[in-house]
Amino acid sequence: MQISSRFTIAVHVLTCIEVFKEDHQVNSEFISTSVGVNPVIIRKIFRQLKAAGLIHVQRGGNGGVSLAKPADEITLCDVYHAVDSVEKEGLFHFHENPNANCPVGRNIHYVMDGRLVRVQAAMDKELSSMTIADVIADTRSKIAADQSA
Amino acid sequence: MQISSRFTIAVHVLTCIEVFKEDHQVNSEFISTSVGVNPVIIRKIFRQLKAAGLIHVQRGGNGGVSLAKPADEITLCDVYHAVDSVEKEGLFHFHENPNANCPVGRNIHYVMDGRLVRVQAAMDKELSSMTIADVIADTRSKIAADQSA
DNA sequence: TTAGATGTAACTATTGACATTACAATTAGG
DNA sequence: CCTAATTGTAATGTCAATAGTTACATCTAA
Repeated sequence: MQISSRFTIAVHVLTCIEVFKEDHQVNSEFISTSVGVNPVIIRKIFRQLKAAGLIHVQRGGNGGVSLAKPADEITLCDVYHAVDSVEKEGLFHFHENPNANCPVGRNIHYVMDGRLVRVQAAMDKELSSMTIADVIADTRSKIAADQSA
Repeated sequence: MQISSRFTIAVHVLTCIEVFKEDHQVNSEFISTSVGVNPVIIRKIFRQLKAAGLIHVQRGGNGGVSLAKPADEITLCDVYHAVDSVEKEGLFHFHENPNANCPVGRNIHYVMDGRLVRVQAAMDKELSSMTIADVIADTRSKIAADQSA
């Protein structure tokens, strides 16, 4: 089971917003071309990033999208939680009907839950150490390196 | 997107093997009752745990299943990798068609891949710090505590 | 030989991701 | 006040993965 590509798409989206904001209007149509998916998918991700307070979205002529906070204050953890419903469900899917009449079945949840939370916390910690600003910086370096070559 | 319940089921299976091995034969029928799923699902997990070298499985009368190594040498990371195809695919699903004509689309893989590997490594490290022996010990403590109450 | 166990194929149902079309709602600018 | 452009979202379809179930082949200890 894999984590949905919505996460990498969302990072791609935020990177595009910042990198291209000087040059021209950034909207779902333009971004969908860069990402290679349907504009409706991009707009759905807009909705999720907006709900998480990461971007501003404006309708209408000359509308489009912009970051709601500085790129170095948006961590990959923020992005991950914005587009994936980790809050409600958790990263791990527990089997739902362990047998309460079995000593192991009765206690497996109690024994495992804390450990699963710790694993998820380790993942969140690593994701929190990376920001959109880092991704943008690396992208710009790579672009510059390719041009000089 | 969540990690398949095969993982928590597999931990449950390994715990049952060790906890009940003294008392009676441990087979897919018995374990399926404790876990609350179909015996065929348990046998599929047997196959994966066996392929990873974590258990021995024996057919026929008085057959059943046993650990292939000491419980304190089986980490939750081993179990996770045994039942989920993280090796081939990776934890994260990357969007597949970023636009090579866009400076961001052309470089997003290069910029993100290393970071995604680091996140997965953080998760593996945490999973590696926990063994089946730990889970069994906690289960036994909990059983004893409940009995004395 | 036989009873009991795993191995596995086949089929189904359900869920989620993702693509696509279509249209409603909104907004800047003429 | 229009109009064109843009987001918001509902509806529908396709595809893949999980998981449940039945059925039967295969193996093995006693």
